[in-house]
Amino acid sequence: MIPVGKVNKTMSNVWQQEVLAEIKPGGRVSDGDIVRQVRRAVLMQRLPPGTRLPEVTLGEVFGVSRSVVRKALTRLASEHVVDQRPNQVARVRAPDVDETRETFAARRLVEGEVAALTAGTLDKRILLQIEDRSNREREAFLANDEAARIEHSLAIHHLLAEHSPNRVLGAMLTDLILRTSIVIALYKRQGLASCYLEGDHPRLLEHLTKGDGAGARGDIERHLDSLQELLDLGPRDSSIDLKAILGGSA
Amino acid sequence: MIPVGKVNKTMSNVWQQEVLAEIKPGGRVSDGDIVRQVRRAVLMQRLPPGTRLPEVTLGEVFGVSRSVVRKALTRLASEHVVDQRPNQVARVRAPDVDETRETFAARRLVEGEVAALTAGTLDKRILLQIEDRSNREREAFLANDEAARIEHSLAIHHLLAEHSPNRVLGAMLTDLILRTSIVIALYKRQGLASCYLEGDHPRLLEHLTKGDGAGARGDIERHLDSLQELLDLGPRDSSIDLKAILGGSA
DNA sequence: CCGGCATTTATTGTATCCAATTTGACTGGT
DNA sequence: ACCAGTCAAATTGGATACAATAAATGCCGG
Repeated sequence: MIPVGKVNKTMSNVWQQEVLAEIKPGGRVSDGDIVRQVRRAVLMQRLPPGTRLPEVTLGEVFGVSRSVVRKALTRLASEHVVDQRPNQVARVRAPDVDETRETFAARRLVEGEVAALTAGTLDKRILLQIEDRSNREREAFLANDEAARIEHSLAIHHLLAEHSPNRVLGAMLTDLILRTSIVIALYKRQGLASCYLEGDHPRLLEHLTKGDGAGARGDIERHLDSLQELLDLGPRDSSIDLKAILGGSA
Repeated sequence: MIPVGKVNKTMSNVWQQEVLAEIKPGGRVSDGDIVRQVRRAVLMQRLPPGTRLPEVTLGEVFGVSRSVVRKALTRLASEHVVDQRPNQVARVRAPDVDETRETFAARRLVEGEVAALTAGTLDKRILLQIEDRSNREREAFLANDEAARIEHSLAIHHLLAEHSPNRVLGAMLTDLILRTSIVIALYKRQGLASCYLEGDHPRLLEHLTKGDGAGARGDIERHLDSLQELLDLGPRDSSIDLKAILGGSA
């Protein structure tokens, strides 16, 4: 029997493994630091979905009191990284498959538009940064350095979001990149070494450089479609699933 | 001379005018209540952009301590309703014209997609609610009841967001509706009695009912374009403006 | 009259205390 | 074994006190 419904990591042991590097040499830790660290840890799957995040524990880890932690948790909740329910411990959020599909659809729409808008507007410096990341992504893939590969891939999309002429859409894209990254980590097919899609990013870069908005949009949409197909999102409709299971035993 | 740069309302007098109706008969006030009240007050322009929102003052108004207010302000900041900077009083946010255009463009994209996705999926109950709001919107317009008109108009778009099959896009739309409402209040052309666009909502309703996604998307896009044209967003490029002004005196 | 400087006030940042709630474990009965 | 009820521990919710910072005021010399 596989306990799939209830996730209930004990946590404490995880903390001791320095999941959250509280390196903060100079000044003291602010709520923003906690937000960044937790976000990163969730992204890197060092804090799996469902993980309990008690305020006191976080406070001890970062050497601050609950006040600061509480603000950080509120912000993380608004970023959809943690789930904060009244009178309950905050937990790392675990989006279900439906939300995963919807998140991908949203990102396809937004990032496609951003790419189309951005094409031809980036100055050389940014384009070089993207090219650099793209190269290093490929190298990391060949070297089997998954963490580095993810980091470079994320950086590319992040650059797009950051330099979108429409900053409102850019901010929305930043949020969506984070959320898709989380669900990719969650639902990546077992035994799949990596989610590297050869050539996608270089192709995008070319269209961005040439100012081909429609082409860039297409690149993004195909890229995200391919990415989503690497996930194991189970059956189309969860309600049918439920019916089938209950129907047998009734 | 018009002092357009610095906004610095004194506030205190405004509070006394019961800007925020702290009617809360039964239970005590939660941070969510404060969020709703402030959001509404901003929307209704009872709290103009730039208004200072000191934590203690809000606490007194709502009869709670700063802890609760703080959480509310953090949430309002994440909704882009207030501006929260370190060691400074929170203020009602005042988006500039550029952000206004970008917000409209973002909403056009997102709400268009939501309308297209939603068309044909709404059950009769929801469609009737939309029809009802549409009728009452028109009545309120004829009766010159601006507050009611806005309320009904908002409700229509809100229903769309709430019942979007894609809940991620729906939530994003909710945010964008709020933000556009704020900037509409801010930049509405002087001497314009209302932003009522006859026939737009009934037409949308028809396409939603018939399941014409492309039609619904078009309705939304045209509706938002018309709305934006009712605003006074000044010249296209602010940097050119600056140059012209400085050039004369140099 | 004005501009800089010190002081005072207003306001936020953080820690801590106590109450309220939830969670989990233990016990006793069936 | 199993279930319910009860109690203890863990945890959040809210208020308050104090420190740190920014804003406002007033003073004084030019």
